[in-house]
Amino acid sequence: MSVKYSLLALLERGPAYGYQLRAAFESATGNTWPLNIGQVYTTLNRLERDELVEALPENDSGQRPYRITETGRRHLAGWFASPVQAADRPRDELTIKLALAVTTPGVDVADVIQRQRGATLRLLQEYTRLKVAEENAELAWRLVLESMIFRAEAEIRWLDHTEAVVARAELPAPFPFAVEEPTSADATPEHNRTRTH
Amino acid sequence: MSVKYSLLALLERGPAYGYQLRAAFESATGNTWPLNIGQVYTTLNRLERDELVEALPENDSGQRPYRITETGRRHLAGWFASPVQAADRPRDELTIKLALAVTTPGVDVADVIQRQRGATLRLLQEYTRLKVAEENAELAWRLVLESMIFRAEAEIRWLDHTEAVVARAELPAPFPFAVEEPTSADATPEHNRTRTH
DNA sequence: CGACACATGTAACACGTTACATGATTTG
DNA sequence: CAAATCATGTAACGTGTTACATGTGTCG
Repeated sequence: MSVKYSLLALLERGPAYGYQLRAAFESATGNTWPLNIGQVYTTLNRLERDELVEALPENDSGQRPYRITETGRRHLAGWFASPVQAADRPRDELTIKLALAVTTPGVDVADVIQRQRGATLRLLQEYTRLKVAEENAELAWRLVLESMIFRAEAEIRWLDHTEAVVARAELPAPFPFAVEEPTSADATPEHNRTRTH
Repeated sequence: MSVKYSLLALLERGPAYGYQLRAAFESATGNTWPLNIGQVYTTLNRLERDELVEALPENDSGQRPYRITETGRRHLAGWFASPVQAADRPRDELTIKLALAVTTPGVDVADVIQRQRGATLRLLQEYTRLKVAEENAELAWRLVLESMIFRAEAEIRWLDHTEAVVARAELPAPFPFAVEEPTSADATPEHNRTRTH
């Protein structure tokens, strides 16, 4: 759905052709999510079929620009007006991987967590570096970057939390009065930890 | 990829047939991500074609169980050993929506943010409620739930942050000495805010 | 008996990626 | 001129969803 509505949103600025739309999308998201040009054309075809956009006559340079229709404008407004729901979100690969890791024989969960934390930490450092470098970049791209930073931080917090939970779960419950860690106590950022493990 | 490797992981516990695999997957993820039964069968067919699983003879009850192969075991181990990279992650619909909202004419960004915060806040409350209710549930499902909580919290922090950034950006830069908010100063949880807007 | 859960499958379609084909224009 | 960029498209395939078809077993 993202690409479909993204193209509509970009066309709301004014008519544009496929190649321009890809450039505009990648510029707005700072190349975080490269957009395949083939997909742009097939999506534009579907949008035209559904009458959300209309093709304008091919111009002198052989470009085929599209214009958003009134119907398209309504669909786009609906997209902006309706929040992203839980059901809209794709399955999260990392969450599934760890959830299955704890019940798959022969898997060293601590090791899986450690590798992932390394990768995510490197990612977070790269994002942080970019944030400094791109302080005056487009607003849209800065928002995307900050979103990536918040997500990466949350992921590291979850990994740290999960590591503790799993370590505790592997001990065969010493006695019924389990030590309960206060909720979100481990939400404190503690990134600068290298973990030689 | 998630489904393919999830089925391999579940088969690593022992042979199972399609219907069982779906039940096991949904039980491990606490129905967070329902798994279409049709997809289970088509994925099993592809896995069999690629020799990552092998079909066992149909039993008396008309069930067709599958067993993971050595090749399948290697692929699965590779999945667990390699971290989820930035490039593996799908485009994030909410991030894209807000990034495009700020440059699409006629869009009230503050309104979009406010609606999304409402939806995510309700989600977070539901997850928190579940966390209390399911304290003794399967470890895998508890991990999934906590992952959802960490993500929802991060999303709300990002929405709050973005709201502030956008509000500031809409002012036509009063004078060059811009007031710089300290990084992550707004990372403080402030969920219990109803915002009549 | 009728409804429901169990169980396997197929068809059609949307969305996404990779790769290929083709041609015009620009630039070193 | 050669290579890169601009520009449009198609084919094949993987992944995911919805809907349909079909049959067995169980339970009220």
